[in-house]
Amino acid sequence: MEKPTLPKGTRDFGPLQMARREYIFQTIRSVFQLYGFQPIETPAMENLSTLTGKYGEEGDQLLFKVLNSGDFLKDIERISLASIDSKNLAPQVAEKGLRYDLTVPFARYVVMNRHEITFPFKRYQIQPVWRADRPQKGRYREFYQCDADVIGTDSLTCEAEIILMIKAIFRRLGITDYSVKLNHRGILAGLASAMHASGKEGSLFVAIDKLDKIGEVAVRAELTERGFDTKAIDLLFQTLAFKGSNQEKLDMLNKSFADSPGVKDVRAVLQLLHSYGDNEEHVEFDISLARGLTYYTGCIFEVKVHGVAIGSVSGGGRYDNLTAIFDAREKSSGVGISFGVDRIYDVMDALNLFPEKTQATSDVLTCHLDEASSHYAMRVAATLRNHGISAEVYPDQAKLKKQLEYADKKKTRFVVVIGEDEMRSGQLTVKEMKTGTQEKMKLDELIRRISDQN
RNA sequence: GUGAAUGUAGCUCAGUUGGUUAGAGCAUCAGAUUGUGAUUCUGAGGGUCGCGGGUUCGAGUCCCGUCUUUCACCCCA
Repeated sequence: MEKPTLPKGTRDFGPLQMARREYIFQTIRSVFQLYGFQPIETPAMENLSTLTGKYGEEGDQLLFKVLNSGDFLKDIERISLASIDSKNLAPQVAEKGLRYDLTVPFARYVVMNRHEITFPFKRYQIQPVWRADRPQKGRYREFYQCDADVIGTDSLTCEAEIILMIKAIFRRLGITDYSVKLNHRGILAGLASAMHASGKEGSLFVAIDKLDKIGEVAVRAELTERGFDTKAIDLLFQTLAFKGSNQEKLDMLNKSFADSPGVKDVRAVLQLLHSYGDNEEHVEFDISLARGLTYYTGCIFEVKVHGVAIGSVSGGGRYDNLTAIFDAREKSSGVGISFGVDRIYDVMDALNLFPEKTQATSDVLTCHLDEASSHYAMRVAATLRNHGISAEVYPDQAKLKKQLEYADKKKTRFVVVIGEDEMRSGQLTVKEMKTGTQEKMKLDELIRRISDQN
């Protein structure tokens, strides 16, 4: 028999990892709820027609397609099979695909359920997504996203609240050294038009986005190769090279490009932050932030944790036309943020930020020495459970040594040893595993002590 | 999708120019200790050297293919 393996880029999660993942999920979920977002879920599979064309050419290639059920070649002319290539065959044999993100299914959901939705609609969604990417560090083929989106309002308070949520989540997770990068597609568009590059925004944005990774020289080379003239490139770097506070950058842009809507929006978002009693700590207006996803139209965000070599752990932005793709009459503006749990996990692991208590376990193991005491142990465990204390009975007749080893490995807090003496006197032998101290006490006393600590 | 590296016990890794029966630490199991874990001592089990083919008298070692993982590109959480 061959050893079983996992599909490339997928992973199992053991109890320790799950405890830590749950900790992240809970933290994010509680903050989302604190800001009035409501949960929804959508299917793992969508119709391919829903997914294709929403993420750019590259994105389409990364979609996992699901082979049609039954005889999927039935309706294809056999003659054409000989000449057809896989690119043209795919849409004929696969009409479903695994979701690539949570935003597009959400837009689909909004269009399909608009009569039941109260706008502005604030939803959050925590589910896995799949991308047929080549895996590497911090990049998986199956990973969880935690999205919060507001749809049906173009108020910039949403942008401000998104930043507040990011800060709240990272504060609760204990991540302190990070920055929320903020930019606006309108500013990038203004830059593009100043460079006389309208129509070539795509390649321009992609090149700009790489600036902090490959450096100015390489970006210049790439832009030259893509047909931008030196004068335009100089103008670009003159703008990007500007160092200063968020305000100073905005003022600089104002002088160079007049008061564009993008600049106004960013200024307003930053001001709103102060209206909420918060500040611009961790928030960095970054003109070089571009982001690839094609559907963004307004503010865009990205979160980078410093000191860890991993991509962005969170990203999002405003999209004005996403629902219109599914229904032309539907023109609701939306804005959202997505947290990548798997990358946040990697970051926290690398920075050693997981609290010790995330290991889930039981409070008490009742150990027994023979048949009679095992029944007594069951009653003890049942009583403890009735008081909300998690308790286990060691299932087999085994040496005490073995039972204690089990408790040790599971990091059980207390062990109750039950033998003839304990049954006769009702004085249970209670051992605290961490300290190794042991004392005799009645069950009531044990319940009181643990309840006090919990 | 393009280019490169990697794979030896459950884990981390040794293994010389191709040469006898592939090793270590940790982990596991058993005993020392028939009512006491995490510390100590003794012993034991555990391998298709990723998989398939080739070269050779002989391959963990060299060659080809393939899969996995990792890295860079592309893109992204």
